[in-house]
Amino acid sequence: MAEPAGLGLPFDPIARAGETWEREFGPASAMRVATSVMRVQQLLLARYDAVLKPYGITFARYEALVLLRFARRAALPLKVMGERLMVHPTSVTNIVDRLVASGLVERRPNPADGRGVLAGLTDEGRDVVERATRDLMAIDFGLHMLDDAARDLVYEQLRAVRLAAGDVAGS
Amino acid sequence: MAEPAGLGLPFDPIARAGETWEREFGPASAMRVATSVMRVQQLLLARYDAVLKPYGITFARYEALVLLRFARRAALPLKVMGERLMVHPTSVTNIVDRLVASGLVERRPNPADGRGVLAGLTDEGRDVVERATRDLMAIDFGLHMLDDAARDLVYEQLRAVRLAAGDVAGS
DNA sequence: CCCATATCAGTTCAACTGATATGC
DNA sequence: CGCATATCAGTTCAACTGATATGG
Repeated sequence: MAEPAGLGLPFDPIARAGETWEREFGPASAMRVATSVMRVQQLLLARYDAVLKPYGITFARYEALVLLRFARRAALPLKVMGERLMVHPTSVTNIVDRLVASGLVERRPNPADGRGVLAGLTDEGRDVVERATRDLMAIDFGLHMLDDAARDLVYEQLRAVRLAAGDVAGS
Repeated sequence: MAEPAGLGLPFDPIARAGETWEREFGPASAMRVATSVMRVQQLLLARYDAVLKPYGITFARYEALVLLRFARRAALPLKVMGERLMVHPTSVTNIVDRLVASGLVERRPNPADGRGVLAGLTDEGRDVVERATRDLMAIDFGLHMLDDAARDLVYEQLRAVRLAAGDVAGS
């Protein structure tokens, strides 16, 4: 799947829904943002998955690879990966399973905790992160239409949403 | 599932990743927005699904119900629903199947096209949309931390992303 | 006849629940 | 012992592909 269709609608469905919403239900500012976030996530994810397809990974797996790439020893306990990526423990196991099957990650015992398991980048894993990152940066993560000021502005507002929603404990 | 965990991380994982990204890969403004959109979508969707759970619907099904609620006869061809919601034809069939099973929607032949099928709101369907909408508006769609100006600003920037990504044909 | 609409069967993916083995 | 880490089995959900019935 490259583009999730949608090309060819002669009007903006969210703007249209917003107008009707105002008449029928009341203020539409929140609904417009909510719907926009859902749609933009869908559009961006489709683009990322298309870019990453040649490497045999999804965006979720790419995020896991980047996390490991940034870790001090290029390895992290699965527990920590789950916290940082905000995914369920069984989902971490699943994602790591697939990355191991692709040869991008290897499981190692955690020397600091006999219960734990470390996921570590393989050489091929590191290579894939670097190349996939170049490809994603080449398309500006699908955000070429926003200048730096607009990006920072959106980032800050979304950050406020994340903080209030519990993405981080303090402040 | 109420909250997708994440409570308790002593730092902001996206801000942290952004700093490392700048050192290792280069400009991080696009990556920060991309990651934020993914995370906020996840957080908001979890909240919405929790609010909608008592009604036995997901947010995807709620969106379909709203679309029908706004249609002139409270009914639309499945084809049109797929275009507006930007979902695959088989997904429309699936979503409508579930709404029919819950008694919120009914299938009718399309008088204007013998091939087509209309999905129409039932009385119970209309009732559920109204109540679910009240509940979602009561929590401000999880966006109470943004004032109206911030919401409109985010909406406009995300709109630029949608338009460039092909959410709408013209301009 | 070709094309459009919708469905069906089957796959992939990710999230979830509940139960379990192992080690702190 | 109770608790934490990770896995496994099985479910739900939504998106997809490819094939099919029916009608324009």
